[in-house]
Amino acid sequence: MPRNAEATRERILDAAEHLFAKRGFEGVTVRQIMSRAGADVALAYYHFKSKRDLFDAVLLRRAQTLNELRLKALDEVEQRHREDPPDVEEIIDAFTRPLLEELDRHPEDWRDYMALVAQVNNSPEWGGELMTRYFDPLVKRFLDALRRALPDCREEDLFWSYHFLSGALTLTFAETGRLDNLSGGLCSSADMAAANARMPRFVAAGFRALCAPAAKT
Amino acid sequence: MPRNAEATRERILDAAEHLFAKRGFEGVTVRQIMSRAGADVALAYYHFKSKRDLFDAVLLRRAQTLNELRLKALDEVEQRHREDPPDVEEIIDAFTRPLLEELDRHPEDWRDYMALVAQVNNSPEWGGELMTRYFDPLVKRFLDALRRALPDCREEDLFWSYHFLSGALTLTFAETGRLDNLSGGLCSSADMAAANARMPRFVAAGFRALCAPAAKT
DNA sequence: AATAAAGTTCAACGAACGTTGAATTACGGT
DNA sequence: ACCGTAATTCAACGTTCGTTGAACTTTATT
Repeated sequence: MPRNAEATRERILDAAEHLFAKRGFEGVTVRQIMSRAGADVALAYYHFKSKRDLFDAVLLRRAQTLNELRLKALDEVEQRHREDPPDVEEIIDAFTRPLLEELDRHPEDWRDYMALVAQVNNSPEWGGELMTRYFDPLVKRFLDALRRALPDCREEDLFWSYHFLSGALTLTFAETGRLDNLSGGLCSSADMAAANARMPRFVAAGFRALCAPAAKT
Repeated sequence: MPRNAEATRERILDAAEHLFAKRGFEGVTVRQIMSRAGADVALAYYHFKSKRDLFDAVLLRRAQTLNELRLKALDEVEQRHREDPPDVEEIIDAFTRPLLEELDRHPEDWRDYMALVAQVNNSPEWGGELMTRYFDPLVKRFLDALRRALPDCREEDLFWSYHFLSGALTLTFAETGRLDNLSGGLCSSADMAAANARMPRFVAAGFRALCAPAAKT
């Protein structure tokens, strides 16, 4: 029944995204994915060549959308500051807010994907290669902007600051519930509005402390 | 040959630690672990009851050592400030330095374990439960100290600040090589001395910006 | 030297794994 | 109405998975 084709592909990607996010690449079987997608096992290999290629397709599908959102936010910040150097916190905000707001407004669409990114970013095996492939061009644009906002910054400090930002951001995506346990229910790992309200200020302060140590302001 | 017993247990734990850290719980087979340990497959089930129990044993083995190191560092900070409130950066330093210094000095002993913690912390499935089990008592001691250093801090801000710290720290443990790619070789994910020199200042600035917004100093 | 227990080896179980080739169904172009 | 092709189903392949029971070997105790 070639009726659906594209719809089937999407259903497979949705199911794979959900399961990969929860249990990782090796923790999920193709049969589980196709059972959740309501399709025959062989269809996974017809639409995607292999389990690994399906995994890559899941990662790729939403990456571009996210990068476009963040690039647009950065452009707006840079337009607002045509001549004067933009504020560090505004740049960080453009990096994190599109993700956290999208996640806050459409959790059912984005929660699984974000959690998957969190796992990939912290995987010794795949973190280096996959994050580089899908997000590095965008990250380099943000680093350029941050260099202008922090002109006296040493390069190593800038990269390490971004590294800390990346860790804080992706752990937020994981939504493990640990914050709920630790705070006795006062805070929730899934509360993206709360994260959004705090992350830029926290991270921007870190950048300033590390990247503008002696000179300036 | 019951000659070894305890030595065999350790060899199994070492092999499991290495493989779990690289490929996660489901990405590793018991046969691979025992092959690396140079022992029969059945021995895994004799010394540990199941694959899952072996995984827990790997996590547990080094957790207490780490927690003792960090608790000692915190005690020293608190002894140094008997009456006056201790500095935020000193407390953060006591939280991160023991780990990063141990990793810097004995990488072969700790690298795999730390990378495993990074993966667990970012696992939606296990992160909440396992990190709570192995590290929460220690974390609560540090939060108490931070409360004294930041008396006007709102509780939610304190918990979220710790969350950001946790993400930054564990991504550092993952050593994915992404920082190497991003910086064109200028920085290395494995350079724990570099991370150690920057993390406390970055994180302490974040805590201060988020937890002491209007009042004080 | 005999015995019990601890440690280790061997062989195998059923189940589930990723993947594939061939058959079957439904649709678009003519 | 027909046909080529895209989409889907079916059944199965060889392999490997986690796990186990029974046999064998070494050590500690007497």
